[in-house]
Amino acid sequence: MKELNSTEIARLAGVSRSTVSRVVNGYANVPPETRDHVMKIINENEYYPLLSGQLLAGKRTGTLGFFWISDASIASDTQSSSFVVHVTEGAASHGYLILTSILKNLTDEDNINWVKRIFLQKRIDAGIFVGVSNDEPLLDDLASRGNIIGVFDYYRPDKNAPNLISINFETDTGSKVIDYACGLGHRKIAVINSGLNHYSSMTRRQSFLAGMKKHNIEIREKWMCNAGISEESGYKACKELLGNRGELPTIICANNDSVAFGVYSALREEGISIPDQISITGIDGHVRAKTIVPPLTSFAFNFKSFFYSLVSRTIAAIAAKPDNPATEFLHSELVERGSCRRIE
Amino acid sequence: MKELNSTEIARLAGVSRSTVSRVVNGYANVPPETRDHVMKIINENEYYPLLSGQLLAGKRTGTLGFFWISDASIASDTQSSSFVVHVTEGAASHGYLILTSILKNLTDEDNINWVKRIFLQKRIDAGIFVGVSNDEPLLDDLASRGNIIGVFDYYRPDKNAPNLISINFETDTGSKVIDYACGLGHRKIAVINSGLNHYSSMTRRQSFLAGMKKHNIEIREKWMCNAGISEESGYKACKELLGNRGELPTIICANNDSVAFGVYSALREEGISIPDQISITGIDGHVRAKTIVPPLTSFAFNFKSFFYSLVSRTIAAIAAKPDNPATEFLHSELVERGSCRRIE
DNA sequence: CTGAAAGCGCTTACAG
DNA sequence: CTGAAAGCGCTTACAG
Repeated sequence: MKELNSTEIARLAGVSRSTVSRVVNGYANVPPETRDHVMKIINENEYYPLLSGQLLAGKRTGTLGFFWISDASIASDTQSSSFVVHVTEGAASHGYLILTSILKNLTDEDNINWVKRIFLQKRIDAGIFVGVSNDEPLLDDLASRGNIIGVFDYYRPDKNAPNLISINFETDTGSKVIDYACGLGHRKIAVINSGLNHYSSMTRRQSFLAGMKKHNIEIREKWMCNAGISEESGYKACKELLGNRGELPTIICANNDSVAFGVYSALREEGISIPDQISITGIDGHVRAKTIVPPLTSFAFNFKSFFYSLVSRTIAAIAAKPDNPATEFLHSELVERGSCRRIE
Repeated sequence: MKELNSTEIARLAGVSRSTVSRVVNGYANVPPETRDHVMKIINENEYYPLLSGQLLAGKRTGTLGFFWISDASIASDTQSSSFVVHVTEGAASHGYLILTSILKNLTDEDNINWVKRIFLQKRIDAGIFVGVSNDEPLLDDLASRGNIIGVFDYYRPDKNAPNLISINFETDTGSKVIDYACGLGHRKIAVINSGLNHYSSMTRRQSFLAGMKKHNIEIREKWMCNAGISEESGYKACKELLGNRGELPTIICANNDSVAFGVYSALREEGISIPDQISITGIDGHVRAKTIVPPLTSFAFNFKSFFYSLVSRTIAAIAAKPDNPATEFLHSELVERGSCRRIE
């Protein structure tokens, strides 16, 4: 089979390669008959311009890098798995493809080089990052070199990188959770927060504390636990919380639903019933929250629409570099289910 | 900043572009001193050859397409979400990148064109497909044009496409499940199988029936249910099974764990206890199987190692096209947990 | 061991 | 409206 390139299409259509290119790219200055004729040849032969030629001539890749940072196994968590789906589908709705990398962190030399290579080889027009801590020199470096960066959960207004676009969680979810718990009459409140240095973890910790102060809740060392963001970490933190029992809280507020699921397992093992003995709240709106028993009351975010927004804004920035950094805050919505009871 | 290309590196290093290229590609015919010197310049400047130039000169992309076909929302299913992780990590271990597409099917014209475009633009060296039915003209078409295709759950020896590489489930899982159920003394067996035309669904249906015949189990129309592969479909199928009750089976054998989870929800709603009133078996070895209550007894597959194998074999085929089609069968392993009881 | 040169397939000013 | 030509950044025979 003869190699199919623009020269061949030009020959078959009886025009020049320039004209083929104009038709392929949908430029206006081609008369309809010519366009239709060339288009017919193109379709008949299933001709697609080779990406390499287009790139070298200055076109964009139409590809976004998706960098998924997690030190744990993300294969098993639905919540973070869904992110790749949202990003991929969001990008596809703009005709963009996604080039995925999974990395333990952005600080090991190998990982840094892996990411840099992808940008510097010009494999992608922009990069989307998920799972970063709030201090990532690599992101600042990439952004300062003019790369377009979209980040989930990263807030560094001090860096003033105009082409670093982000979405962030609202910063007051923790205090909303405490409001809710107090509204149900709870005063013995335990919090399992993430000890990670994600922006959301940091703000949520402060917000939990602020909420407790506001309601004059006693803050007990032992009831302020640190976990990660995974189910296992929630399980472990809760087991520790229950270790040589002592007085028990009436409610445990988890920093996310996965952690709450871990709390469920730990409580079940200890024979503590939910919500009769201990109530539980989560944050996220995980798909499993409604099928677990009892269904988990949670402050839910609409991740899908926010990833779509992040992707859209990132793609928009490719065409027209923004001149100031932009972020957007996700707002949560309380979904009450069966994991919390009122204390009289 | 001056554009950084091989000409610039050559100038800085005082050699020709040819030599720069030789160093970049690690060719042997460069004396160590020259190599080290050029390498130093390359590293200092963080030079990476532009992909476009390399491609046009005939290099491969180092990228695999990952085509994830699902008509349901895959964002919510851990099992299939984990596939993208296995494929991405497996590819990365060979230095390959993954370009992800999520498609409802491989038959709509838009989807066909989307996939074809990716191959024909030469964005990828090979494609990995997951979630296909066992009759996909597009796959056969792509393979016949010389593209390297790796497929999960596809078995068409009749097509004899040498560059179509696959992994498949063992074909006797259904009968193993029935052996197990009968071993526990069950005779009233319901099966919820997938009605999809995936190769695994088809073989599993036959295998369930074969197992039941072997043990002389009465096959009741109402107890042979069709679902999909999702939790919701399992829930629905089980609800139907229980509709205007009649006699109940003592065990329900689900075609996968997600479907089994749906069965859990349906039984819980109907106030039927597991395993006291009805036992349940699953297939897959889903991560949630061990935390759900009661933990689900399942025939587990090691998906990770098999995806790694599929990816490895696909990548190997890029370098040296195989001369006959290759498949590999996954074998399951029974993991007994708490969802089945012995019938005396 | 090394450089000059051809060539990969496009797009896009440029000239007409 | 359209074609001839330059140019994008690499790699790789080829010649020495």
